[in-house]
Amino acid sequence: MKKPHAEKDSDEYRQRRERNNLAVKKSRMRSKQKAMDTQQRVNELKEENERLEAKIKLLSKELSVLKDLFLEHAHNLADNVHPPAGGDGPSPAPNNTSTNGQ
Amino acid sequence: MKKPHAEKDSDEYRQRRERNNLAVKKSRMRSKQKAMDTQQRVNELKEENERLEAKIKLLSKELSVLKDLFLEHAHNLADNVHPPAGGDGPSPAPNNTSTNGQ
DNA sequence: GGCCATTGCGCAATAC
DNA sequence: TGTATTGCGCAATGGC
Repeated sequence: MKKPHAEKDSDEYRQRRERNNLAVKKSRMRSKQKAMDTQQRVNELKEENERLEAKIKLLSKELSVLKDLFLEHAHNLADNVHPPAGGDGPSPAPNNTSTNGQ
Repeated sequence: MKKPHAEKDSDEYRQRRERNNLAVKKSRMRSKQKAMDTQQRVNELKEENERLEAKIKLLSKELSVLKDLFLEHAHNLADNVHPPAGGDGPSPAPNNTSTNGQ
């Protein structure tokens, strides 16, 4: 069995309704705000992501350049090639150790 | 001037209300679903981000190791140190070019 | 027991 | 003219 709480036209009823209406508005505003924040977060993360991807690309490139230099040098040593300081001829290295790309 | 559309108790009115109620439900379900998707997207992006950060850390480390090797070698050349193949003495390089940490 | 918060639901206005 | 979206109020329920 229920207690109708209060008559529909009672002062107390109206006050309760009024307060609840406010609470509802407040709650829904928060909810909406949260949704927007989440969307915003997605955008931020996407940007951050692109930034990181770019950095990785850059680092990978640098790394592959250095590795190639190393390989070339190693081959020179193996072939006992010692270009004197100042030498500039592009060493005809017949190497072909595939450029690591991972 | 407005056309009251239909009497509150007309059949047509009820049908319109009914259909609108359905539309409302549908719309709100979509909206809720979208919110959940967005939240999910945030989680995915966060994971992706961590993955990328880790990769950057790794690449950076590799890069700094290679760079250090290069610098050491460059100094050996400058000091005219040519450890013959098989030589093992750790060259007493007085170098100190700070390890690039960008 | 009381109070605010959250949620499902229907109504009406209005955007599309 | 019909559906979609949105603000709003009501009532039930959750949670402290």
